[in-house]
This record gives sequence, C-alpha cells and structure tokens, in this order.
Amino acid sequence: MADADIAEYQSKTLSNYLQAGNLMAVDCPSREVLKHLTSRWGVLVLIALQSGMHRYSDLRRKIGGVSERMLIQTLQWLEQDGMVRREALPVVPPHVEYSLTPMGEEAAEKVRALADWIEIKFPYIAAAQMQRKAG
Amino acid sequence: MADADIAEYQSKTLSNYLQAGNLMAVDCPSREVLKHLTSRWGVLVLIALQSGMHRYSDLRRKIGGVSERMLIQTLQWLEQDGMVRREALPVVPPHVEYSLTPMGEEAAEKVRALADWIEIKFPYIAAAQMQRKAG
DNA sequence: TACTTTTATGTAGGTACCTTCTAAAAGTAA
DNA sequence: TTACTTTTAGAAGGTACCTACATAAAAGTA
Repeated sequence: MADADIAEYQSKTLSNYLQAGNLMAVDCPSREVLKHLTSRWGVLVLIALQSGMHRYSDLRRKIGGVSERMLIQTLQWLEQDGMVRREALPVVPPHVEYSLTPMGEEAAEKVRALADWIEIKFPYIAAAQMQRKAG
Repeated sequence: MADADIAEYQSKTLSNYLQAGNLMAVDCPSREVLKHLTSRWGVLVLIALQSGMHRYSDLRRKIGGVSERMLIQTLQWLEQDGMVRREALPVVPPHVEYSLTPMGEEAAEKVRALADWIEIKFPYIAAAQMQRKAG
C-alpha cells in the first residue's frame, strides 16, 4: 500500500463508508463502479460467470470478440470492486479460476435482467431504428 | 433514407427482425443497444426521465457533470433506439421536451434496479476496494 | 535445444467517447 | 444596438478504452 493510499484511507472516517452512493452527483466515486459493471465487457463477464467458475481461457472462448488484454483488464476491475474472486493454482502451465463473489452474484442478476430484456426486445428495437431511419 | 439503407432494409426479411439478440455473439447488433443503454450518460438519462418529461436544460441540471454535447448525443442514441421521445415546440427560444417511450420505461426499470443496487451497496464495495489495496 | 501450454504484461497505435469553445436561430428586454 | 434566452451543431483537442502484436515465465516433452 502506497503512502498516498494510507493517507487517503486514514482521512476517511467509518461514517464516510456507510453513506450510500449518489450516481447523479458529479464526483461520487460510485460512478466508477457503475462504469466497471456497465463496461462493454464487464456486463458480459458477469453474465458468463453466473453459470459458475470459469478459467481465463474459458471466458475468452465464451465471450465473442474480447481481446486478451481487455478480458484481463475487466477481470481486474471487477476483482478490485469485490465482484469477482480470482484463484490461481500453483501449477505449470498456469491455471486460474474466476468466479463471482456473493456481491458479484447480486450484481450479475441485475445486469442479466437488463441483458435478457435487450435480447428479447431486440426485434422491436431494431424495428424502431428502421422506422426512424425511414421516417 | 439513403439508397444504401433501403438496400439493407430490403435485404432483411421479417423473420430476421423477429430473432432475439445474442449478446455473446461477436457481431450481433444488439450489442450496440447494450452500449447505448449502459453508456456513461445513458444510464443516468433513463433514470432521470423515469420521473416524467424533462426539458433539455432540466436534464442538464439534474445529471451532474454532463456536457451539452454528450447529453444531446446520448438523447439522440436513445431516441434512435426508440427509448426516448423528443417533442420540439415551435417557439423561440426553443423548447424541447424529452420523455420515455413505453419501451424506454421498461429499459429504465432494469437500469434503475442496477443503479439502486450500486448506490445501496456502495459502502460495501468501497470497503472491498480498500481491503484489496491494503491487503 | 526447441517447442509446448496458460496466464499474464508491455507497447504501439487506432478509435470513439468526451470536454470545451464557438456559433446559429429569432424573439424580448435594456 | 446590445445583451440574453434555449437548444443544437461543428470543430479542435484530450483521454481512455480497445485491438493487435510482441514478450515473459515456468516446467515438461520431443
């Protein structure tokens, strides 16, 4: 932990951490969490992990089009936010298991509700888009 | 409507539009919709409009930190996707009213469920972040 | 020695989001 | 005439996401 982090940590009282976030406020740090959970790949990682533990390469296969770099990046964001648990087995070649924490399960449910809705409603959305272009 | 759009439109049969989206697929156009709904300002616009019609400047005031450019941009995405209805009154200075379509109401509910969850859980998330940095 | 495997990291470069500034429109008020 | 109103567009420039490619480690096999 860097000195700057320690200073920042100690400057905040417990009550600061008990306050709910306010996403409408300009500088509320909860916006960072929103950004991670709703990021291009964050959504898909959460949904993919809902069906249980996955290895890194499993996720890469499952989530079409994600690059190695961004998958790692996204997993690290979600791990840092306490949504994803990372377990590295001390073997060669490396074997790393990713799974959702209890908090991650809750987040994944919310995100999946939106994703499912989009998938089901997509025909209507596409139709609306066409109508608008044609109109 | 441009010729290219007409050609694209006619190349698709009705059944194409009745297929549900698949967000895990690389090139499924539903991913664009997901991107709009979960974009940095898209989430906040949907939630803000849940309490009814807002003028452009109302939204700008309500959503902390959004720039004029991005608010317009986001509203146009959501309008194009059929989530937001835009009504311009023919007066000077301009008076434009934005509101959710029925489909937008549904999307907003899903998005708000996630946002509410983040705001409530934020103290725990922040604590998790700190633990990780300190660990 | 060369090659394999899996999970990362580093870098170079592109793209798209995003902010800021400027400007337009046509009325009203000073 | 000048300033001010509200909504939107355009341009310039910054930043962060994102892709692609190269590199690394570690221990086993051909």
